[in-house]
Amino acid sequence: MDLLGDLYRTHTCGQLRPDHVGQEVVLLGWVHRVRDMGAVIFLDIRDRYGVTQVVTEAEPLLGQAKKLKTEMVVAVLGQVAPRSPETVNDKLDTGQVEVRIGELRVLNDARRPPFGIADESFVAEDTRLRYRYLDLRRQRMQKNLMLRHRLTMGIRRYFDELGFLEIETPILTKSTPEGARDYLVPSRVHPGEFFALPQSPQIFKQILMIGGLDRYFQIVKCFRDEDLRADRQPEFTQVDVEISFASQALVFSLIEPLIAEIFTVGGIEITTPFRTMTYAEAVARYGSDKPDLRFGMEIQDLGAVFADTPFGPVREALASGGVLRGLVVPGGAKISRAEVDKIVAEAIEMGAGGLLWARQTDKGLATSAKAMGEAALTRALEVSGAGTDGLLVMTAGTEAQVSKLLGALRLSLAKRFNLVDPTRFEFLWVVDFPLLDWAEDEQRWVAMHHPFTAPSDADLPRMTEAPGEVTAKAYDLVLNGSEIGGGSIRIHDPEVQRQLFRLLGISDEDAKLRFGFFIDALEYGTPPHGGIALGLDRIVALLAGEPSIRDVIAFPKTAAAVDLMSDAPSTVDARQWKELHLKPLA
RNA sequence: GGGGUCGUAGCUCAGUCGGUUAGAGCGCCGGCCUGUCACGCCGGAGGCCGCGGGUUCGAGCCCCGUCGACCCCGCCA
Repeated sequence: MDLLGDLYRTHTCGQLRPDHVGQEVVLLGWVHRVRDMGAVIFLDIRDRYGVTQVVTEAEPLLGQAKKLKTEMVVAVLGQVAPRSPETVNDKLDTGQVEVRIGELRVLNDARRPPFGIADESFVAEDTRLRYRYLDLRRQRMQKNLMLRHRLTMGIRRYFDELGFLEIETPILTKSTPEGARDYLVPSRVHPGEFFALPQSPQIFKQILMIGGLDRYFQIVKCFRDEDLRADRQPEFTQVDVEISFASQALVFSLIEPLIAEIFTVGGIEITTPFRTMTYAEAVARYGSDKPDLRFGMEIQDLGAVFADTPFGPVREALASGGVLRGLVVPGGAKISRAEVDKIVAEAIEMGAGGLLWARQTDKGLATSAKAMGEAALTRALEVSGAGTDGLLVMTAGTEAQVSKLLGALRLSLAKRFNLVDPTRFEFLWVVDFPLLDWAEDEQRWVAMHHPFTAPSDADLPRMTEAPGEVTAKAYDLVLNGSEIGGGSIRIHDPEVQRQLFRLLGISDEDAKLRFGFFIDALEYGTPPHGGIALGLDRIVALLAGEPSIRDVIAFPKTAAAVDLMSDAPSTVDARQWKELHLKPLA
């Protein structure tokens, strides 16, 4: 092994061009590939900037080069030479030149990697995560992390130019039992007391507004101890924003150009302003509060068509205040009967009582529900736009059940029949969320967004007598069926805040204990304010074309919330337990 | 907590109806090769078939349990 000494690279492995021909250069990097031809040997040297071919045919360099293995770390000193036209490699940025080795230093040996770095073929994710340091060398992860960097730089530049301040908020903070489960950190100094890691810097950013900081943003880690998904990690990054004297329209007008800029950096041109849809409309038409607008298949209410249907299950559902709704699978008139049965089976698996269907065939109307009457079904096919081409599927039940089911079915059918155009980026503001949601298990109201969200001005007077009907000044930013941001105009009137806590079943006394400092702060001249938080990981993943945010996070956790590389979480020794005044239950 | 998919060589996978010696490609090791660039050619090594139990004359294959990865539901103010 050789010493690096004072050697520094003169160029990166992605830098050399015909202009450099004749120069003496130093490249430092990893052995990417070795092509040993006997009396001549080619090495590809790699760093994060690219790959450069180096070559030698003279002893003793030839002998030294033959001992190199992939992923060893080397220094190559040599002269840049042109390649003859027939040996130019168009696939490499540096492919018009090569370096003729003058001196070769081996800076470090490398064990054989468990998977190839040079070949980008599929490797199981657990293997990638266990050897993340090797996975990070691969082009896919390097590309994703470089994109992520460019986006965060763009975000900081954007906010800076508009006078926003990036201000850090505490990671060790106070547990506020509303919302997601907290990650807790026991206090050594205060036996039996705990810090919580922030689910978001919500209260702090509002206090920054009270503190007169006016325009705040932060690219910040948030922590939620809930189960994971492809787009959910226990620690994730938000672009957190708060603005004083803000209306919803103002927030939108500041965020839309930001999103446009982010996407430009990501290589996608988008148009603003974005569409807007109320929560109620989104749920009715798409069965979701984050509809994917890259395809149609809207949910349609067909209750009127079957108002006096003799078919029992539907008649009963309608009579008891329920609905009959359906959607049309385009081209579904031509799919096989077996395929139709699969759709029905899938709907039932999703929890539908049943799925009715109808379509026109060469032999006339075909349906799973003859009892609903040929005339009515034919009309339903017309009204729904199924015509002779589509397959109409329908289900009855309570509005909530039916929306949810058809929303899920819509997504799965679109996927199954390849109706989603992956090149489209369909943004949508979902607005007018309900302020509150009835938690059946707890038998109380819970905040749909969070307990600091302002009710709409019009509904404010009805907050106590009809809490379930009050809409909030809350909004989500949706892209292609994914929630990439959410925010609200906040309550700035301490009396309204107290009123809301009461509605949530939090007594004045309790509120004082949990949020007392915050309510106090509200009393001292709080400017009206509002903001938003964007899911950075999700945005990067969408732009990178990655199905999971794990692929845009350097060190993510598995679905079981474990870090396979470091093996966290882990046990700690008895002394640590004791210092923290903790004892195992078992 | 529930449902689903997967687990075979270092990696990615195949393995028929349960049948006797478990395969391929890549990688790895050895040899040859003066213009390769996914170099090529010749040869070779490499297996707790995730783990535990069961059924069977016989299990990679069937059954039960368990562990792990992934996807979904619940959960995620």
